[in-house]
Amino acid sequence: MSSPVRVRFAPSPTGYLHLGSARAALFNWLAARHMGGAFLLRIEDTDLDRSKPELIEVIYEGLRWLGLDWDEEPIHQSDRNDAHQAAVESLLASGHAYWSSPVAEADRENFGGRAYDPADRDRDLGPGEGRAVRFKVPETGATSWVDLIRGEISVEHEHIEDFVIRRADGSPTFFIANVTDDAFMEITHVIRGEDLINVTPKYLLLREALGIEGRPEFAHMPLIVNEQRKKLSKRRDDVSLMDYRDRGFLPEAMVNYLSMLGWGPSDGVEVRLNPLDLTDGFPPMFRIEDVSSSPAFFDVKKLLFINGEHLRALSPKEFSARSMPYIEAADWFERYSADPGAPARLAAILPEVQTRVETLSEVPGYVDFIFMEEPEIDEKSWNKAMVADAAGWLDKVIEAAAQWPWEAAELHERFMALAEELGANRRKFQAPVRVALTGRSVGPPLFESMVVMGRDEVLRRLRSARAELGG
RNA sequence: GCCCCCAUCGUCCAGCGGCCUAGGACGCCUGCCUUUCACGCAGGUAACACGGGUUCGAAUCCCGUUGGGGGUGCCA
Repeated sequence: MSSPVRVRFAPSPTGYLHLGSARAALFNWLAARHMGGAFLLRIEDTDLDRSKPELIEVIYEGLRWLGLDWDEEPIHQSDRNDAHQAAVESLLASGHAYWSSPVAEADRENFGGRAYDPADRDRDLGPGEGRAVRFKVPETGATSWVDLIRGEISVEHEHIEDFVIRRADGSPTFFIANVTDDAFMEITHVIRGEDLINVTPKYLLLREALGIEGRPEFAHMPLIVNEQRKKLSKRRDDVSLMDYRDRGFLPEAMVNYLSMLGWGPSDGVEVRLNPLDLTDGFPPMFRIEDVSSSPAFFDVKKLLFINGEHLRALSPKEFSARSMPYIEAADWFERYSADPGAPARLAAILPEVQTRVETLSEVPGYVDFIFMEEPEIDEKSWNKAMVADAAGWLDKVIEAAAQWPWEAAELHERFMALAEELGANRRKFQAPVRVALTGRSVGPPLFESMVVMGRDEVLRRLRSARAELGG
């Protein structure tokens, strides 16, 4: 018989949710849901300075944004101090740990470069100024385990130092807290980053010394790396999950993409509108054993593609709703909100921008000309569009447009007929009008834009541009 | 230095001894569509790091080399 599957995500509150942590959370969640187990949270807030409630809230916010729901009440490691201390005491009592005096930097060479004196093992020092408790690592033998992702991994004990389990200030270290809490939470699968592979032997040694029955399964996920193939770093890379939200990425696209770093759906269908769906999403096929063992490059280009796919799949209403926060952040939003007709105009043009953006933050830039008093003229576009014939063309368009029925298909037809009549190239003919109205050479379809702006405004801008050309 | 991990197109994922003249996706390039830009559609480009084994047969197994990464804290 096997015990019910229980996995955990154990972040420490650092003030933001790291992309790598987010992926660790996601893979734990997927594994739990795939196996029908529980996905638990443990906040590793032993570092007192960082255990502020608002910093912990940041973690919950990130998980909620992604849609990763957790089971049971999260455990706060800071509440578990008594248990950690008891574990240290028990190791001390059983002879598995000992008090160790610090070795000054200058003296380390006398102890094989170590920051401690192995002879302390037999000194039976007891508590004292500056003394920490270290675990007595066996001198011979090796510890090994069969990693779900990597197969057998083995480390000789002679290569493991006597690590600290209780600092001189009395606080327990990560090692002892981690082992004690995993046992307490009855964790069956430890799924974490590859950077923690080398602490696993210590974990196992501690667990055994504490007399905890059995051991969990381990799965060490490959790291997410940058272009230089290095672990994502706070300094050089965009590692804050929520920054991606601010940059206009959808959470479902984020989840979709993150799932494919180190893993791929067995049916080959990469774009999943509901990646977390228990029946249509990734959970049914997510086997932790299938996760790749080599590092994966975080490729924003592919993320953009995935995000674009998700954006285009949204209903117009949904796309509009999701765009609003970005519209509200635009510097012309004041003008927008002062205009009662603005929402309707935005709604009319939004479907045209939906196929043109890859992130929501690009939306305002596509529709700004409609809501600004004057379009922001891009000089390059202007120079390219305002060819020799431009002034004459604009005169004709201004004259004709005053009579045209104000509907996109009609405008299209009349406009092209006019181009034909003047013997102008279709592409070149629309350019001056586009630049006059929008300020740029690229943007939403011209005629739809004209309808949204209204005839008066269109004529006003055309005349203004025409005047600018002089002659 | 020492320990551990990794190694298929530029990138992500397939491949788990014969189905591989290596497949899909992103990117890039070309064409079609077209009022711009996109979307869409149709093509193209591009990889088993190297050397030894094992085997009738290896991208797939083993060993080594090289290269990359992670860890070496009284951080987690």
